[in-house]
Amino acid sequence: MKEINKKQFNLGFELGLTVSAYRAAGQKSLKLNGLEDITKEQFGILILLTMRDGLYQTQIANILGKDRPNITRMIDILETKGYIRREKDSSNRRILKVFLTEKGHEKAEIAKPVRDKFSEVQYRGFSNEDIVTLVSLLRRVRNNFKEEYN
Amino acid sequence: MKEINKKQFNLGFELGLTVSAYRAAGQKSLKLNGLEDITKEQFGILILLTMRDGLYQTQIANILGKDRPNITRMIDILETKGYIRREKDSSNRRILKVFLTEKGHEKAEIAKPVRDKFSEVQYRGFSNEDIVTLVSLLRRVRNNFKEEYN
DNA sequence: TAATAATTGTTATCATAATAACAGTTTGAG
DNA sequence: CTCAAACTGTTATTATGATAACAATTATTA
Repeated sequence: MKEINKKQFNLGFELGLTVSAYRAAGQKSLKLNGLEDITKEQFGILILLTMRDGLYQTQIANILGKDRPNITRMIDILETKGYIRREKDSSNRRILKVFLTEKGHEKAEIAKPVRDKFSEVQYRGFSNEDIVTLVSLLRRVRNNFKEEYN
Repeated sequence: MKEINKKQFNLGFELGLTVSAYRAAGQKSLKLNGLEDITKEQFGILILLTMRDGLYQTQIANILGKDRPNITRMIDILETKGYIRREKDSSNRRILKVFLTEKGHEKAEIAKPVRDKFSEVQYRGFSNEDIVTLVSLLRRVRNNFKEEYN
């Protein structure tokens, strides 16, 4: 392959379509299982808490790769719906620890097999090498941006 | 490579970080060149129109991979700022054709080298094969979703 | 031809993404 | 110790992403 037409490999376009498809598929898989009262992103928080209950908000933000204002907002929604609760940390009054309620635990357990199915679908037909290649190429792109634009 | 830890290759997480980095780098590159009065997405419309002026809104939406309500909104902003104008199509009264104004042409021409530099940075260090591999892996993911979730 | 369906752009609504700014709290340098 | 810096969560604001619904128009089909 000597030459390629760069316009057919517009990364922004491809990333945009892929993220859209990813979100749409995630939301669809929730809907197929009667879980559409909260979003895919909100489920990310619930499922994280099943593994590490009591994280505080900044930790959740860092682990999920989101920023604090967004986490505040999503946790507001989850708290209003009764899936999580905030609890003050006695040793550091800035911190609010986040815990699943009983209802939240139940919800997350229902969601787990749906997420596992989804994870299986996305990489269907991929070898381990394909997966590693895809992720490492994405990381290289990020690294290029980081080096050029801070 | 026999086994990989799937958690280290969470595609949603990687895509999210990459899209964030992509947008941040795009916005930063605009800012470095004094072009921060409109966004990266809005520039996508201006630059598209330099190649195919007079497209109507649904065409723009399809070409850029966005939906019509978003295009309506972005074009509202661009029109308010004087970069584009809408013109009724005489042969089909549903259609609004979109044209660059003189100011819009000037803006897009200033933006083009910035975009070219940006395009170069994202794939820095990539062979043609790397680029084709990345894009085709993303397409395979989308195809998996399409086949499983419609 | 008349009724129905599809297309185009729009509005409304809700959620996410991102940034700036703020109060309260804790940390740390001098 | 004191005061400036950093951290934590929040609020506000702007833009994008996505869906549903609508009026006006055009295309289709019975």
